Amino acid sequence: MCCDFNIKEFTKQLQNSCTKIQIKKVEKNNTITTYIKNRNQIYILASGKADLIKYDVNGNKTIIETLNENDIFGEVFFPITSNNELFVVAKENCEVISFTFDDIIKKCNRTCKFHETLKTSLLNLIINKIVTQNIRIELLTKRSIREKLKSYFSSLSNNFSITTFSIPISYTDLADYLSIDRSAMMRELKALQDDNIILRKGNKITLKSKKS
Amino acid sequence: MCCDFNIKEFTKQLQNSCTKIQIKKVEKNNTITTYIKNRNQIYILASGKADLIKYDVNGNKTIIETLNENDIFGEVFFPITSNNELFVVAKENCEVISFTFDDIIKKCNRTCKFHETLKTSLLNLIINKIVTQNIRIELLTKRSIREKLKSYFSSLSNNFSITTFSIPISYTDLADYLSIDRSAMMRELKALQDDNIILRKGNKITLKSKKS
DNA sequence: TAAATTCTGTTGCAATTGCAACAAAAACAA
DNA sequence: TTGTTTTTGTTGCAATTGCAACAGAATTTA
Repeated sequence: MCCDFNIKEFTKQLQNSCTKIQIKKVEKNNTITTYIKNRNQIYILASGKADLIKYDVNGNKTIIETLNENDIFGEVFFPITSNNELFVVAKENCEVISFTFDDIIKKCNRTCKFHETLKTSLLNLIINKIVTQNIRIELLTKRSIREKLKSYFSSLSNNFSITTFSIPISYTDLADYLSIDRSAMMRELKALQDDNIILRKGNKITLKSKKS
Repeated sequence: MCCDFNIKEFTKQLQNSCTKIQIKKVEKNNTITTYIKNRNQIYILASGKADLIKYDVNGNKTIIETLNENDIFGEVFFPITSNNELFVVAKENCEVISFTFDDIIKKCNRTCKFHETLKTSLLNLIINKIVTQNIRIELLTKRSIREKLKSYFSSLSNNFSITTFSIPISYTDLADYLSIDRSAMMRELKALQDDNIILRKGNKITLKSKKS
């Protein structure tokens, strides 16, 4: 997928020249937004990292998505109900641009080039999101911790073309991402090493080649 | 999300008037397409039902997605590797329109209104896809069969506003969709009934109101 | 630099889940 | 209608997984 859209450059040029597209800076640990029904706001993370967090009726917290630069998020992507509240919280200082879905489909005025750029880029950004989601779904549908880990490692290794790599997130977060118990995951990591399938040093993993 | 795009009407008008957009009919049990790297083909199901199926290196089959009318699919949404092969198979007679991502971004010719319609509708269709995926991810991240079932029922009941409803797919397919063992699921369904949380008759479920 | 917090690593135990296997019911096809 | 295939329902058993609890390492904050 080719995408020559540079969100940082776009943001810099934009500043306040289009009233329909907002830019805001949010400091670490602050809330970027709360999802509100029918507002149809769309956000793009121009810089920083953030988490989309849910609290269910019992107050349990889940990280629904981890968001990085270029990631798109917002209410339009979620069925919002009264049973859950969705928040996006900055994990680092963030720069965020936002607009409503309806505004961006329409033209702002004849000279506003930002709308057109955004509309075309939006397709690319959204498609990337779907790809990311499909990878996650594939991992989640694996029936055992071992299979989940093997799939995850496989995707990190660009499907086995690289044999040694670092895990880009903490093991605590990885367990959340794969939706498994952390201690059970650590146990399985050791089992994978005992079975000579991987070699692990801290967050560095080496895949052992199989003789089939 | 409002979307006044009528895919059936669009398909009827289109016929063969735009060479960049193809229509084809596929009979039940036949393959609609095989995913091929770098082809970037996009498909929309105008009518019928289909499954996106994967065979892994060991020959195990998984249903990745179930596709219905208005659903969009194609290579752009998947990281295609040599480790797996993806097929879309018609479960009923289907009508499918297809085009490449690049073709649709560009204009075909000055009088071709289909490109513009499609480009705008595409955003809506894709956003709907993301919503569907997010629902699936939410279900899959639930840690127990009971929680998965409760979430699934909750989404079917429009978040508890309806208390009795039918399950639109077979229990066999539901187990696949939730990525759990079917017999374990049946066992848990009985447990939910024993605990007076649901009442089940065939594929009809009634949610019992909780006194909290 | 010290204190506090988060992350990693480990284990026993109990609960959940998957697997295998089978029979009955239902749906589909010839 | 009859035979075939798919789906539903059930159970015992074994394996996997989650939970709780803790200690040490690493990182962050004051």
